[in-house]
Amino acid sequence: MIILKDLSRSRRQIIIEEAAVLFNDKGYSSTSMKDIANSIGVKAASLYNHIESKQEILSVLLLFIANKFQEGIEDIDKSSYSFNEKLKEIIKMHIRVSIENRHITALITQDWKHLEEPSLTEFKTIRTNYQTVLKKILSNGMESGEFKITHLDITLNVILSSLRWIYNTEIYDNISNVGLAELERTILEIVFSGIEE
Amino acid sequence: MIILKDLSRSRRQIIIEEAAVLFNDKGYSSTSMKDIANSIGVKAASLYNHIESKQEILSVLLLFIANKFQEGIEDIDKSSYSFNEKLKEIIKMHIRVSIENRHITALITQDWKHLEEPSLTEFKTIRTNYQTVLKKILSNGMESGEFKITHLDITLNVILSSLRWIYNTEIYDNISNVGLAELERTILEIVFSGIEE
DNA sequence: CCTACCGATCGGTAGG
DNA sequence: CCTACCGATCGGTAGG
Repeated sequence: MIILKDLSRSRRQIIIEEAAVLFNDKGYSSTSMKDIANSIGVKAASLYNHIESKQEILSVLLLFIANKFQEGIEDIDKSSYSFNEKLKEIIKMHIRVSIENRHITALITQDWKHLEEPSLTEFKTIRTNYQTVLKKILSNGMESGEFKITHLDITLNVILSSLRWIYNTEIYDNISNVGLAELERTILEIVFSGIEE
Repeated sequence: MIILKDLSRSRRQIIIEEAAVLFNDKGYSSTSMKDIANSIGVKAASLYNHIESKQEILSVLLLFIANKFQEGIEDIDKSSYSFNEKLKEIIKMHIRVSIENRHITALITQDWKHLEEPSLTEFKTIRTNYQTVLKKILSNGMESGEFKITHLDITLNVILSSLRWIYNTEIYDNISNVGLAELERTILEIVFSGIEE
């Protein structure tokens, strides 16, 4: 019973997930409530029986994915891995979560700007938190001699940015035949030892 | 005479450059013609004496920056550098053009989706071209033993993506004290030899 | 879940 | 460069 119920998405869930796909395609502002309604075969006014507003949909999506990343990094940070191993695990987690939630993760790059308060502050707090944990690991690993880093902020941004393409719909199709393990291995190789022979 | 004229931006240029800043802030769809007009102190209807449409502004901006990158990479590709040196020069050029045209470059990540035909096809053609040239250099450098690359497409995407943060307004302020030469050196170090000691 | 409808705002035009 | 105005579309509500 419970299993069956968990397997079937609620009307609300369907709306929110369809919205994520559309936001991903055209952006939050260019997606109308009518677009969302059309994609699930109802009239726009009917959506409001399940959600409060367009803004609520955006907020639910972005806080969900932000918390997902945050929980992932905290679990790894709590472990007894070396800094080197922690970074490896974080990158692998980041890749996995990105791929499993492609359409939602993509909203992190731009559509978060359309969040209104108090969700905007909440989202930014979680994001800052994530970067602070990662920065601390890089910094500690530098001091322990595991990493060679000349500029912490630049390195942080290069690493995070280098992962910000996996969930891209256009690109994903080109590499979807690669497999998760191989994708992880290839990216880790570049980040850890570069491409120069 | 000519010098003075070149130094003063035309009304049209002012509109287009102000629009780039606003598009960068809120996205193309959320920026109204009224927003653009307000930012330069006129009424929205007055803009149409200088530009054809909102869409024309977007098209001018994106084709300008796409051509800038394209010319940059072609000049380097024509040179007699090694593949290793070519890649270094391309990354440096990419960083320089990104920073010199911050607000316009940022549009490349998302707002190009709002281009209409025929500009959309033109933009995508130039972008594909750029990636093809870079991919060829990576491929040749791999065969010549200059690069160690296991997946061409993944490597291409990781490198390009790792540069896609420099023009970000939020981040830029944090690293604006670093200086261009040092920024280039740090990023090249990561891409070429990674962060592992 | 629908029809009917709301005020607000959109990009853009006419005409001076 | 402005005022005045256009039809279309927006997110959302009322009421059944």
